[in-house]
Amino acid sequence: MGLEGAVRRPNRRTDAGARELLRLEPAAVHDGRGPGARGSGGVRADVRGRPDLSRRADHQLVPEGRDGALRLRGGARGRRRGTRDVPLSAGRWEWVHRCRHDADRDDARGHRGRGASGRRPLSVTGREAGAAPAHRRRAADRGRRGGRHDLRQAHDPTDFEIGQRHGLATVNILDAEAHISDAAPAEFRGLDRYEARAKVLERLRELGLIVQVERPYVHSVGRCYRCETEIEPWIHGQQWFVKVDPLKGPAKEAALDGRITFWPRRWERAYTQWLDNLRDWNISRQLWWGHRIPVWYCPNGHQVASVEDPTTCAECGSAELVQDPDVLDTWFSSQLWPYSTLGWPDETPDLRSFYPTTALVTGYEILYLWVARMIMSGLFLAGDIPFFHVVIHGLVRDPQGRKMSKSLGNVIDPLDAIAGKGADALRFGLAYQATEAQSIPFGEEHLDAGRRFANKVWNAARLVLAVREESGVPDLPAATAWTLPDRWLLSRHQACLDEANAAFEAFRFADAAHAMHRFIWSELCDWGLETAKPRLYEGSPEDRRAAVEVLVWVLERSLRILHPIMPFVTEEAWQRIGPGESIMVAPWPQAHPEHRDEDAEVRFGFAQELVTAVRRFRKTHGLKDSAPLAVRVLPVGAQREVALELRPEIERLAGISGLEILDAAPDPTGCARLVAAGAQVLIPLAGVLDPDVERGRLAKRMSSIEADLAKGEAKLAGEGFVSRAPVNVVEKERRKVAALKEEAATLAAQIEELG
RNA sequence: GGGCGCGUAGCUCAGUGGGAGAGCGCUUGCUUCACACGCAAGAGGUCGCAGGUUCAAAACCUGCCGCGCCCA
Repeated sequence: MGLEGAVRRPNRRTDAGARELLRLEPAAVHDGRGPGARGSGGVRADVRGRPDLSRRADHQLVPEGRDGALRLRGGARGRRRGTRDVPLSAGRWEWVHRCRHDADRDDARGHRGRGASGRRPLSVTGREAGAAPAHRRRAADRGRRGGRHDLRQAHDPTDFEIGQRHGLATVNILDAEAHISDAAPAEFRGLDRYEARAKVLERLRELGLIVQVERPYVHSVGRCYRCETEIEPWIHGQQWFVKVDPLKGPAKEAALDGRITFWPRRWERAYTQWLDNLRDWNISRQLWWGHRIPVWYCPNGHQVASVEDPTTCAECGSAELVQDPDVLDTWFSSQLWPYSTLGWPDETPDLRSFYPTTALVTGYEILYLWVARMIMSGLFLAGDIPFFHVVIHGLVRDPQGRKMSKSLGNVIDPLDAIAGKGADALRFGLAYQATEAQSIPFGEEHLDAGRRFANKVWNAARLVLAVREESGVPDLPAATAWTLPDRWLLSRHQACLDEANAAFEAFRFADAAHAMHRFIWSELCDWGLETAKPRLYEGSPEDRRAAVEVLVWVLERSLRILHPIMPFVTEEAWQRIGPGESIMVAPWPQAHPEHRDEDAEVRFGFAQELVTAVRRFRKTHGLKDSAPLAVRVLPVGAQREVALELRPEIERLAGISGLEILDAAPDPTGCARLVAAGAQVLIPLAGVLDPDVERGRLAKRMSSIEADLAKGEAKLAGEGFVSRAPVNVVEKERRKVAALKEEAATLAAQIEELG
C-alpha cells in the first residue's frame, strides 16, 4: 500500500531518473568469469547442442578444458615486401576462417608483422576490410605460443575490446545452436561446431598451412556444471549497462568521510579501490529466471521503459511492443532489497525505521557484488546510505578448507546441523570461529564444541536452580556480605561483560564467544560453583541463601550476555530463574565497574594455586584422587586470611583431609615440599612416597625454575634495563626473581634430603 | 602485472613492545551428590627464515622463502 501524501525525499529517484544512468550498447562478449557473471550466466549466451535447451542457462563455469593447438603458417602479409609467413596459434581453429590475427608484442616475429593486416587462410575474400594495426595483446594467455593470435571479437571479451578500439566489424560465426552461421564460408555453414573444427583442420592440412599440432593443450573453457556442455562466448544482441561514473564518487565518499564504517577496517580500502576501477555495469542476463528487464521495443526502433507493462509505444503509438528478452543481473536485483522490503519509494514507517539500518553482516566474497552496489544505489535512489556498518567475516569452509559447494557435496545444511546438534550449537560454533581470518573452517567438531557448551550452560543452571528455593529477580546481597569467592566471581563476571561489550562494539564475535566460554566454563563452573558447594550444602540457611543469590545473579546476567549467540538454552534457563517474561526483551546487563576487584582476584588466586599444586602432586605420585592428604601451609601476608576463610573450600577441592595453617617455618624433614603463590606447602607423606618419583618431580621443577631464573637475572643485569625500563616492570622482575630463588632454595634442600 | 592478507601447539586460529594462549585432538587417572556432552592432571611450540630498531620483539622496520584471496 502506498502512502499517498507521504513526504517524499527530495532527491529520491524513480525510473525517470534512473534512466539517465542506463545506456544500451552492443553487448560485450564475456566469458562469464569476471564480475557480474559469477555462476549465473554472465554476459554470454550459452550455445547449446540441443535446440530445446538453447535458452536454458543454469550453468556454472568450470574453467577446465583440453583441446589441441595449431601453429599455422601464412597468417599475415608483411607490409612492404610481399608475403611473409607469420606463425599463428589457434586453440579452437574452427574460428580461423573468420578471424583477425594479432601479433604478440613480446615476440620478434610479431614486431616484424606489426602494422600488417591479417589474412585469413580460409576466408571468403582473403583479406580483411580495413587494416587494423597488429596489436599488443597483454591479456593474452601467457601459455599461448608467440607469433600471432586469432582475434575473435565476437567470441572473446578481450578480443571484443580490442575490436572496439580499432573499429573492427564484429561477426558472429555461430548460431544459437552452436552451428556455423552464414557469416562463414559456404563450405562450413550449418556445421556443428565440432564438425566444423574437424573440417577446418582437414582444409588447413590440404593447404599445407599447419606447422605444428600440440596436444593436449590446456586452456580455460566454461562448461555447464550439469551436462558438461562447453559454453561458447558469443556476441548477443543489445544489452543494458549502468553508467557508474555518477555513482562511484558518492559511494566512495560515504566510506572516506566515515558515514559507513568497515569492520575490519582494512576492507575499506578494498572497497574504495574497487570503486576507483569500476567500469560500466552490464546488467543484461540471458537466464530464464529473474526480474525481466522492463524495456520494450517497437518496430520503429523506439524503446519504452516502464514500471507497468505498456500496451503502446510512447513515441509512435505502435501496439507491437516486444519486451527485452533478458533479465536483470542477480546482483542488480539483489541491491533492490532495501527498497522492495521497506516500501520505497513511499516514505513508509518501515523505511523510516530501517533505512539506514545499523549493520550489514556478510562475507567478503560479495563485498563488491552486493554491498558496494547497495551503497551506490542507496545513495542515488534513496538519497542516503543503506547502513552504517559493513561487517565482513570469512567464508565458511569445510574442515579441509574447501569452499562449501553443492557440487562438491561438502555443504553443512544449517537445518541438518540444527536438527542434529541444535541451533545454539550451530550458532555458537560459528561465532567461536568467526575471527578476522579469511575463512571459517567449520565441521562436525565445531558443532560438537557448541553442543557441549550448551549442555554445560544448561547443567550449571540446573545446579543453581536446584538449590534456589524461590524464583524471580535475583537479589544480590549487600557488598558487606560477600565472601571472597563471591567477590572473585563478581569481579570475573564483570571482566567477562567488559570483554563481551568491547567485542560486540567492534563486531568481533569470536572474541565475545571466547570471553563467555571462558567465564562460564572455566571460572563460573570450575571455581565459582565448586567453591560455593560447602556453603550450599553444609552452610547455615543464611549462608546458603546468600551464596545462591550471588550465583543466580551472576548466572542470570551471564545468560543475557550469551543470549544473542545461544538464544534457546539461555531463554529456557532464564525463564526458570523467573526474572521476567522473556530474555528476548530483557535489557542488556548493566556494567558494574565497582565489582572489579583486583585484591579479590589475587587472594582467590592463592587458593587456586594451592589447590592445583596439591592436585598436581597427587597426580605426579599416582595417588588416588580419593586418597586424603594432610597438608600444612605457611602463608605469606594476606594468604593467611585466605587460608582461614576458604579452608573448607580448599580442602574439598584439593581432597585434603586437614589443612593446617602454620605460623612459622616448620621443620620440613620428611615432608614433600611444594610452593604455591610463594607459600610453602608441606605434605607429610615422605615415607609413603616413591623417592625416585619425587626426585624426578623436584628435578623437573628445578630445571624449569633455573631456566626462568637465568632469564630474569640476565634481564636485571642487562645494560640499561634497570635504568631505562619502567619502574613497575623492573619491580615485577625483581619480585619474580626473588620468588624463584626462594623456591629454588626449598627444592634444593629437599633434593639434598632425598639424596 | 596491481592490490589485500596469512605463516604461532598435531589441526583451526587468538595474541601487536615487558613472564607463549584457546578450542578440538592426544596421554594418564577418575561412575566425586549440575554435567562422562563430564571432572582432574599432563605432554606438545627455535612464534616461516635472515638482518635491523629497542633496556626489552611472536608483536615494530627491511629483505627473503612459502601460501591464500581479489582485480587485471
